[in-house]
Amino acid sequence: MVKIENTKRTILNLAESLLQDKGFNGFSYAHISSDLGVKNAAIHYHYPTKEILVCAVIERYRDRFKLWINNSRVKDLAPEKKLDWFFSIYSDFRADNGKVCLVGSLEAEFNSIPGAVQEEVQAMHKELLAWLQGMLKEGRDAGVFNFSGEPANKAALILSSLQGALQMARALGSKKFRDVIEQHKLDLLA
Amino acid sequence: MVKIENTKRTILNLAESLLQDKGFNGFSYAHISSDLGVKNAAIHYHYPTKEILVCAVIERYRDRFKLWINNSRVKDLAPEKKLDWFFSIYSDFRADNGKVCLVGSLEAEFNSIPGAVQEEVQAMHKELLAWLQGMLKEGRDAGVFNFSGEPANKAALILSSLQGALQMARALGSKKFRDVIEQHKLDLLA
DNA sequence: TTGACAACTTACTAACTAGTAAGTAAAATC
DNA sequence: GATTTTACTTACTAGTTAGTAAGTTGTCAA
Repeated sequence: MVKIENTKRTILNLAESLLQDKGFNGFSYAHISSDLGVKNAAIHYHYPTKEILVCAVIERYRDRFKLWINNSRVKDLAPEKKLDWFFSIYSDFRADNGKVCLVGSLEAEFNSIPGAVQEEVQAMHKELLAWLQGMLKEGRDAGVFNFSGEPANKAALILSSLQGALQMARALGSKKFRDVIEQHKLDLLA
Repeated sequence: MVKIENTKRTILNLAESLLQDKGFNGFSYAHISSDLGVKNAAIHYHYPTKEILVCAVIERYRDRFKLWINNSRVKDLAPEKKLDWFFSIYSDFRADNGKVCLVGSLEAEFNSIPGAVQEEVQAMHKELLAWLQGMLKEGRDAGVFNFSGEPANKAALILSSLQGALQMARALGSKKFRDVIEQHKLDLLA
């Protein structure tokens, strides 16, 4: 049966999209099932609880990110190009119906989501931060990036800003998002 | 009757607190009424709909912010101290049970909140940004702050980062938030 | 003293929520 | 060819949601 895997994957796609669009408390099994054209019990068959479903979404995203950063198409890039690649992830979210990042969406509602989801979000955020930190250090060592202080702190600043900028763009428009990206480049490459 | 105004104010306080804690879709009239020790219909008496209630919360916050920035205790501060004052707003949120800012909370759920609330959020975000931009320009003109590009863009970067950093701190702890503040100062005062 | 009004409570509704139990049809396995 | 398993559907539950209508009580003004 090919349809099984298609259905499971489509459920994850829809859940991911809804999370980035409406947030954890803003979407329901009914949204997914009507979009998919099945009954809500079918979603529960594949993912018994919302906690399990959202954890699966984040786990898939984490796997995807690990694959990306270990792929030579990203790994062998110059630091400057790595930065552009990372920014493009967020630009693509913005271009895709003004989505925000998973981490931002779930952390904004952190105190009203299940514990297992909180743990996944924590792990995901750490991984994003670790890669960004390594990239910034690599770039500064190579003389491409210019910033003071710890790469870890600069990474936290940039990541928090991208997260916030996607949210900001919802109220103030895409130009504000692009302005933030430009300012980061200006700060980093000065 | 003093109690009227007390009740109305307490409802706004609780709604504001719940918004910053659990988000728009994460709190209900039942939360407020049980905290206040009244029935949910009493909340509807003062604020007929959730849309009206949350708009009132934001309007009050906007008034408060306007009062602050026009008060000599803030207005007459040196740019460096104004920056510290602004950062302290966010540090205080973090210290208060890990709250996030209203703007961040509502923009993360932007596509699942009422239209009138969206408009209030937009107006509020513009006002925060405008003040921050003016302060940054003032500081650079006075030779205190150092940054390239437009003050508007640097303001967008800093504001988005503070918004994101409060969210980040929920998953990764308060130290990360402090690290971001430190990095902003390092970037700005270098 | 009466009447109006403010600030509620009681009691409800209709819609939606996550989640379940039991049944079904088709495909895969033995 | 019989049996098991997969991927569902039908039909439901218990809880929660925002919101309402009608009644109650205390305060105040005429």
